Amino acid sequence: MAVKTAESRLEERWRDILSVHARTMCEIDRVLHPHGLGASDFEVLDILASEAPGQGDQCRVQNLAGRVHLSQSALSRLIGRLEKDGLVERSVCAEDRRGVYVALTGKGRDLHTEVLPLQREVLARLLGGRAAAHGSS
Amino acid sequence: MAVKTAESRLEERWRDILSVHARTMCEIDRVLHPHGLGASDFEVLDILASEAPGQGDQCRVQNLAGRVHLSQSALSRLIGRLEKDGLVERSVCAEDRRGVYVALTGKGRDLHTEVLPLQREVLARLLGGRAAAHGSS
DNA sequence: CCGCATTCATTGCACAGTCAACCAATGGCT
DNA sequence: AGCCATTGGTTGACTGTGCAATGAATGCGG
Repeated sequence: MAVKTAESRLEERWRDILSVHARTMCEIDRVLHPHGLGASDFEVLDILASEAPGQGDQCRVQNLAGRVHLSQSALSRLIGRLEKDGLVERSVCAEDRRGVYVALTGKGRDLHTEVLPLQREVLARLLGGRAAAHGSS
Repeated sequence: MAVKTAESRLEERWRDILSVHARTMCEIDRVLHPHGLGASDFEVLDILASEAPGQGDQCRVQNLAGRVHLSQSALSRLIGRLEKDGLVERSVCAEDRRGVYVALTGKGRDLHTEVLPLQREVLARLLGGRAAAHGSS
């Protein structure tokens, strides 16, 4: 029966992850949406903002791809949208001319500063006390 | 500094959830794909299979909607696909004629039995020992 | 009994994401 | 130097999902 319990525990844990992930993701999306952002958009903005506090916060696309759980194509389109909204700027990398640097604009930085507390609040509210709710609901 | 730590811990925990979720989800998808299923498909099949071991494993759509983290529309389409593949069957609920019962077919049950160990194996492999991998890689 | 608000499920539309194909640039090899 | 395999990023076609609107059935209130 110990084996059975372990198996059940695993499944239970998976369901829990699924649940927490869905709830939190959805809530972040909901909070960020009025500002024209989705959860993935914020994640990229956040990485860009924290990666290089200075003005040279240039980051190669492949570097980003490693940090967010998105395919290169999704990331490319996402950056395209962000660029269209004037939040980031693309520039060719001089060293590797097939590489592309992505940098936050002032507007992008402002928006990030504005929405960061909102995201943090959601995290605190939904992930706050408990490490892994394993019982009901 | 305690405050700062708590905030960092929250964010770290969130990133961890994101990471584990993405990895596991992706792996389940990859393992199930050869059998023509996605992770969501399996989840519905799994609920249907475990919900009523007898032959009357009928389950209303709204009942399913509460257990999987999908919108009603997504669920409806998903059931549509499953039905098209002959894995489940829809039947109108006699009591509430606006409700729909969903039931596993023999084929659906067989497939579930076939792929269940695969999903379990992934869970064991990726969620296996550690509650929350917090270090490298 | 008839209308009206509510609930269950499905469908139209838009959007984000993946996979595969593609172009551009680089680096090694002959 | 010229060629070929490899890497970096973008684009096309397709799939899956959510929101909002719709159709159908129920139940309540006049």
